[in-house]
Amino acid sequence: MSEQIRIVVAGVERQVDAGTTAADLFADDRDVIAARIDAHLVDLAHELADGDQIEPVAIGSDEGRAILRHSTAHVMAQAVQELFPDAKLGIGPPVENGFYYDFDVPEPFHPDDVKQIDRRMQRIIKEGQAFVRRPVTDDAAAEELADEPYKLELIGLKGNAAEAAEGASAEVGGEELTIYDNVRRGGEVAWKDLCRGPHLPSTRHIPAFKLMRVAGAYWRGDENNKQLQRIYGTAWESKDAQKEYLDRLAEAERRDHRKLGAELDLFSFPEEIGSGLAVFHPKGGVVRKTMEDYSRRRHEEAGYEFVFSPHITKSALFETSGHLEWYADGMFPAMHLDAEYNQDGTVRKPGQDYYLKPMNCPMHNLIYKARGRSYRELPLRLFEFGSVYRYEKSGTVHGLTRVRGFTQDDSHIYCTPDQLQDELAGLLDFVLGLLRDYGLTDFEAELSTRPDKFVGDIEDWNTAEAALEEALKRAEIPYRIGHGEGTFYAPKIDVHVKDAIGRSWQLSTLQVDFQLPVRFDLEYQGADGERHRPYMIHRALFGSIERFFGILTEHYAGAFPPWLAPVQVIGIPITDEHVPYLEDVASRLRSQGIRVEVDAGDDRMQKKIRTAQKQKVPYMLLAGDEDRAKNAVSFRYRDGSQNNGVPIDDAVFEIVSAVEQRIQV
RNA sequence: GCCGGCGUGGCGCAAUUGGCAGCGCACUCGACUUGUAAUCGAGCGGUUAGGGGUUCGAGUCCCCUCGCCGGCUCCA
Repeated sequence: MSEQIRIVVAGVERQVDAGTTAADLFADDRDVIAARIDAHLVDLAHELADGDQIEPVAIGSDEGRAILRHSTAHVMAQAVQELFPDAKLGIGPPVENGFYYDFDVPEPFHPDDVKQIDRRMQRIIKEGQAFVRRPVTDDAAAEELADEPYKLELIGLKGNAAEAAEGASAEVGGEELTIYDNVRRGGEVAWKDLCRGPHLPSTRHIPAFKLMRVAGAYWRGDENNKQLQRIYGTAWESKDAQKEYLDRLAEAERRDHRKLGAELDLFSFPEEIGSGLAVFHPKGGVVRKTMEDYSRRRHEEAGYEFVFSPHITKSALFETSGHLEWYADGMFPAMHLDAEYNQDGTVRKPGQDYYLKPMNCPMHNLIYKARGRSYRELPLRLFEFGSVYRYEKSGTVHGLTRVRGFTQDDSHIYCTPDQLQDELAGLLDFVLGLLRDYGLTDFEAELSTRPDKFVGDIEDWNTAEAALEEALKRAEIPYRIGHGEGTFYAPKIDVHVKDAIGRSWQLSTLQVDFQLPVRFDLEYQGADGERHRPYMIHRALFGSIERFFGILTEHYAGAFPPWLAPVQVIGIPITDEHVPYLEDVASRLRSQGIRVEVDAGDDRMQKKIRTAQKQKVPYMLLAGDEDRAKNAVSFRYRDGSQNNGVPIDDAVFEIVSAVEQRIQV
């Protein structure tokens, strides 16, 4: 009789033969591809020990998917090295929705190479190669991997995997070094890689994968290092799950604001103007103006005072603020004006440097400083739609979400230390309320606290961080704390918003700044007659109007709620004869402030409906003889549903109230 | 900024090994007058992103610039 061990399987105590593997336990469930023993994930081939607590890991679970994706990355790397023997391995971790592997290759991959790699992967998967774990000593690993310089570097960094590179823990993160051999049916080792594991039992267990794209990526994420070639892929527990993911990507593409911007004639980026500089067309202009008007109204109600400042300033202002010291790289270069030179080239008059402003706060500080301030005036809330210019690196501009010229809904609030707490809480409340009015309702906040390298008084930091956290508690939204993630001069709250298809966007920011009030020597006179330094809160709600516009466009997939829609109502006559009737309806709507058009063109009615549908107009009002006889119109909504023979009064009421209440239809 | 892929009427695309730049939509004009997603006909529109080169001949091959796309790095 063989020796027995006691183990707990999924909470049930069992007695099994020594030498039993996890695979033996879960043999009848093909979904199980690994096991968890205590907190550790192990291969199914792992031999169990007395006292182990074992849980199965299903391929469709988060952990299972990560294992699947990591194993698929190995298969890809094997395919690459078979096809490109000179390729050296970087790292190949699982990531959200997929995996990647980095390679150092003499020639970068061409998209066509990817197809070839894909085919080779199919072959490896069909072969059913087993992933076999093999512990090695550092020295043995170094010898085996002598041809893999990047792996050697990682071995040298073992134990500091986190510092080695994001993703590197997948290679060397374990307590001991291990190599995984890919073993063919006949026992021949087809390929091997330094890896912590665990892995699928065999390549056969990869149900669905797809290589997505190739890209350059710096070794260990440092732009001073060599750039490797990264191939991204995705892998899923089933063909259906993969299809669902690919459909999701297609849906995101369909909503892409850059595409919708052209289709709906909202905005464009004329080459003649320059990269990252947008123009808003009339349709986009209406949407933007409506967004801004509503924001202005709400700011007025909330006690903000409106200010205006120029787009350009002498350099001294940004020397005072410190921006030239810290962020000169991100600013458009100086315009050197008014210099005069003698014939021999020597300077007669030195001139001045002017800069486009990358931020509004210095200007607002000058407004604050324009005269002495009393504590009675505080909190002083200055608001401006301020246009700023930042020289974003050429590779980073992206549609409306990352541009070089944009307008911030920027506000700076000056308050006494006593007022800080209430001001922050009220502010957060205001911000979230306004975002909800634009149709965004799913929030998560992040509180970023003092970094290692900071300026100012530690007491101030503590006060501000506590006040920010208290504001979050009062707002009752979920938040997490980013320890040490604040900027060097201020702790902050960032509000992240989830859009209609679940993507998270960082929008609003609240910062408590102790640095600028000092740099600008801001003061107010207190009730005690003494001079005091105010706190300063930076706050942007949309962040950038352009970016917010892009996000809203994607959130609504271009089908803006009626209050924001560029054209809210379009009249479609059954025949030409009904145009005057619809014009009358239209002027009634127009008198109520509704943006309405009548399509009097010589297209057929069906064509006009198609056109309006593609333009995502919320309300189509059709009218023919039947409607006219009843003093009515017929609705067609964006979803294709209809409501026929509605009396004009009722129709006007329906539309006007939807706009007033800012509801989506 | 870095790596790779691209750039053909307003938009979406086609053009064999280098050999007459085409199609659909949009737009204009005309005919038609129809009850819920494309009526028919005619017409206008391109120095193939810009510049240079190779060639008898370049949308196609080479170089530079600009721009776009996907990543990386960055994002006060």
